[in-house]
Amino acid sequence: MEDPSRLMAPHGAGVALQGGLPPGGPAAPTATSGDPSSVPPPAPPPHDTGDVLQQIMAITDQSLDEAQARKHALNCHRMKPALFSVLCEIKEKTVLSIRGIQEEDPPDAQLMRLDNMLLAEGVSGPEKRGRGAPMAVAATPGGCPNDNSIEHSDYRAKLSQIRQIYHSELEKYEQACSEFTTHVMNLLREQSRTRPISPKEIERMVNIIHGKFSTIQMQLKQSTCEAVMILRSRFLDARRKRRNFSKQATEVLNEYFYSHLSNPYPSEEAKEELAKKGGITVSQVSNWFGNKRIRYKKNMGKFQEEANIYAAKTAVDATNVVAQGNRANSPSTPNSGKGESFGSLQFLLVTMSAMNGWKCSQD
DNA sequence: TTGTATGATTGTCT
DNA sequence: AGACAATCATACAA
Repeated sequence: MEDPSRLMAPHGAGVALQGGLPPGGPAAPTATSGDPSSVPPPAPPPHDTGDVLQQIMAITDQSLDEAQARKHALNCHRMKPALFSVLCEIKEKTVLSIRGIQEEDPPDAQLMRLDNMLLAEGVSGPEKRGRGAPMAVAATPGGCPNDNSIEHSDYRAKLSQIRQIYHSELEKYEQACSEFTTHVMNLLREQSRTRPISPKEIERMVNIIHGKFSTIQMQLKQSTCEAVMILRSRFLDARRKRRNFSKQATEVLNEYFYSHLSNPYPSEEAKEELAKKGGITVSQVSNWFGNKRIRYKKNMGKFQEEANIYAAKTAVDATNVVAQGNRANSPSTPNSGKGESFGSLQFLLVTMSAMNGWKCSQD
C-alpha cells in the first residue's frame, strides 16, 4: 500500500531539480533567477553522487522565498516544456503501465458487519426513540410484570452516551480526512506544474487517503461495537435479571415433581403444559427440573417437609377425584395407579426406592 | 451485612 | 440431545 505521506516527497524533489538546472546548482542562484529568459550554459554533470547529495542537503537551508523564486525560475525556463514532455513520456512508459492494475478493493465484509451491527443497535443511523434495549432476556419469570424500566433507562442513557462519542469521533475523522485530502490535492495540483500528474492519479491518491482513514474508522466502529456488547452483557445478562418464579409456577412445578417422584422427567408435552400453567418458558421448566432433581438428591432431608405437603395435597386431590368417580360410577380402589400419593410417614422409604429409577442414580 | 434459596449457565458424560 | 454437577449471580429473609 502506498503511503500518502510520501506525497510530500516530490516537493523537495522539484526543488532539487531546480538546483540541478542552473550552472553550479544552489551555489549560484542569482545567475538565472535574476533573468529567467536567459539561456543557462549547459550544466556539467555532477562529478559524483556526493556533490548531488550536497546540493540536495543545501536545499533545506533555503528560505521559502528563495525556493519560490527558484520554482518560478524553473517554470519560466525555456527548456521546461521540453523537459516536462520528456517526463510525461517516461512516466507513460513506466509508472502508469505498472500502476492501475491493482485497483479497487472489494467492499470490506468486516466493515459491513460492523456497520450492520451499529445500525441494529441504534448507534449509527437515526436515533431510535422508545426502542430501548433489544430485550433478548428470557421471559419475565413467573409472568411477573416487567419492572426493569429503571435498568432500561439506564441502559438507554449509556447507549446514548456511546452513540454520542461515536458520532463526535466519526465527525472528527471525517473532518480530518477531508482536510488532509484537500491538502494533498492542492499539493498535487501545485506539483503537476512541474511534473506530470494526471487527474486520475490525484483521484487514486484521494482513494488511498480515504482507505487509510476508513481503517481508522473501522477501529472506531470496532471499539464502539465492543462497548455496546459489554453494555449489553452488563445490563441484559439473564443471570443478572434473575427473578424468582411466581408462586403459581413453583406450585405447578413442585406438584408435578412430587407426584412423579419415581420418574421426575417430564416429556416435551408435559413441559409445555407446565410452562403454560406456570407462565414460564419450556427451557425454564427444564432448568427447574434439572436443578430440582440435583438439589433434591443432594439433600432429601431438607425437602422432606415440602414433599409431605405436596404428597398430602396430591392425596387429597386423588381422593376427591376418586370420590367423584365413586359417586358417578362403581367403587374402585383409591391411589391404585401410580403409588406416588402417599402419607408422610412413608415418605423416605418410598422416595428412596423411587429414586432408584432416576437416571443419575445409575452410577 | 450475611447466609441461604434459586434460576441460569457451562462443561462433561452417555 | 438430554442429564448431571459445579458454579455463578441475584433475590430475599434474618
